[in-house]
Amino acid sequence: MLFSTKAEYGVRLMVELGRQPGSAPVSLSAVAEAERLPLSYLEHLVAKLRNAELVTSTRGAHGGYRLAQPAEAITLDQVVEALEGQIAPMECFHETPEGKVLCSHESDGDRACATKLLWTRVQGGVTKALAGTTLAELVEFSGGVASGAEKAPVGSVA
Amino acid sequence: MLFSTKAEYGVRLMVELGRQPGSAPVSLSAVAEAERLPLSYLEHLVAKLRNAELVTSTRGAHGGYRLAQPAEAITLDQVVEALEGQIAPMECFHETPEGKVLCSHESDGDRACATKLLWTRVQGGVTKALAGTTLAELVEFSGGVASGAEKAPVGSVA
DNA sequence: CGCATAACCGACCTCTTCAGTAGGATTTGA
DNA sequence: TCAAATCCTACTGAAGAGGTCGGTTATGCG
Repeated sequence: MLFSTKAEYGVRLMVELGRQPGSAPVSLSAVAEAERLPLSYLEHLVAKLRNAELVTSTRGAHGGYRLAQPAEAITLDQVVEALEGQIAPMECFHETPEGKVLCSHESDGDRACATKLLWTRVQGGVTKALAGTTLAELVEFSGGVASGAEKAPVGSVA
Repeated sequence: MLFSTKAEYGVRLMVELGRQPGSAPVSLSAVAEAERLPLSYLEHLVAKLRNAELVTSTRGAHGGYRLAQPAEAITLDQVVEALEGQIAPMECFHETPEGKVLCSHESDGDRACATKLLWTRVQGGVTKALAGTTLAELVEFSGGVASGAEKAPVGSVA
């Protein structure tokens, strides 16, 4: 498996926030119920998203979470990276701020690191897929923004 | 990390086999020494490659491993899949023999699985990168086939 | 005020996988 | 017959996945 459920759950959480029509914050428990995910686990995930400044929170009663930016401006590489950590195909594979690729084995032998070419291509493929997808697309794909006027948003208590 | 060292080591092993000029089998200990990898761990990995019919083995003294096909005919998706198991971005993500994508959550709610679009794209990116790379390319990248007449192939005992 | 509702935080727990080791059995060429 | 090799199974220590639990702080509302 390339990614763990951290990415899965976290992305679903973001989509759920993106589905909200108004600007009212959504409580985590509402998201947990809508997506049938464990609340206390979501707390850990949303903390990562908050640290990455992808969501903002308001505490207290009627508090909750909101997207920090419009869904159109959020690309999924930001989201997945916040949840899973730096996305590299392999342990030895690091990217410097300038975009240069480093490989720990680089100087460990007489010739070039045989796998570098491969992992560079894989890295490119994944990054392109993630960076080329916006949260808005996923919201749309999952049924679009909730109209906000039908029965009630996700959080309607049973 | 997308892949573990199983893929890393296994690919290097394959490259090492691909670097051999003749058709003589290469012993694992020679590969282990050349790549500075633990022999007993390589044994596990090469077993997977053998099961996938990517390498053939000859037992006994002066035995070893050979590529089952020319390096040009081996694509890296075969190799990585043999080592890491089926390549899917997410646990819930399965591909049927006919190439149809299944998602375990598909019927778990009222609307389409929000993340399916994303993981499909990621899957595509990775598969394309892996299937579009041949072992021969990596061999070439890593310095090409050992001339077979210079000092001695990888296995020269110190 | 006081309470319910929320975000926040850290410790803990169980299970699986990773990465590697160990020990042996079997096959084969010299 | 010996050494070199593949082959096979079992084990282990460390780390991460996927949660759970208990408690603290902040806040709107009656």
